[in-house]
Amino acid sequence: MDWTAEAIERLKALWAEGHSTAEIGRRMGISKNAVVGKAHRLNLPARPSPIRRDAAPRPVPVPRAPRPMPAARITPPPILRASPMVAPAPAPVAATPVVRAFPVASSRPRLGSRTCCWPIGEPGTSGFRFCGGDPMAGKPYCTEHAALAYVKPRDRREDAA
DNA sequence: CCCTGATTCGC
DNA sequence: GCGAATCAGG
Repeated sequence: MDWTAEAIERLKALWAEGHSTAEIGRRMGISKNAVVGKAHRLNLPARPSPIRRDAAPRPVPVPRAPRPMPAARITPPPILRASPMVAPAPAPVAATPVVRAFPVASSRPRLGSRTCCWPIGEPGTSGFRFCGGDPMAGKPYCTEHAALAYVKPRDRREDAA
């Protein structure tokens, strides 16, 4: 780029009009880098930069804010009414002896949505979801998860101490 | 992946 | 001095 006085004037004018560097570049047939480089060298008033290369260089920006966690943990995995204190493998949370079937009120599978409501992953984390598989007739869970959810009292008696 | 502007650095 | 490359945030 031949930075003639005219070219510089034009740059200043466009810059003053508030065009983006890329736009100025387009209008002048040069790259935005040329524009921003020249503008910088001319000490034209800097635009609000999207980035921050200095100021507040916080090495540990978030020293672990104790996160407030939604009042109640989600979804204690389900327990059959007739099986006192047998918690299914994943995420045993509430130890209430008798838990009504699915406390899963709040998320994706809406109440009528006929998909398996078995929770997968850690509640509150991005990966958290529900199984979503085909539920067994009359059950909120698919066959695999129903097997985990409903523990037969007989079986329990045998392997429970 | 698109945009933004700033800085770096070989030319 | 120049500007592509690179960075870094939205």
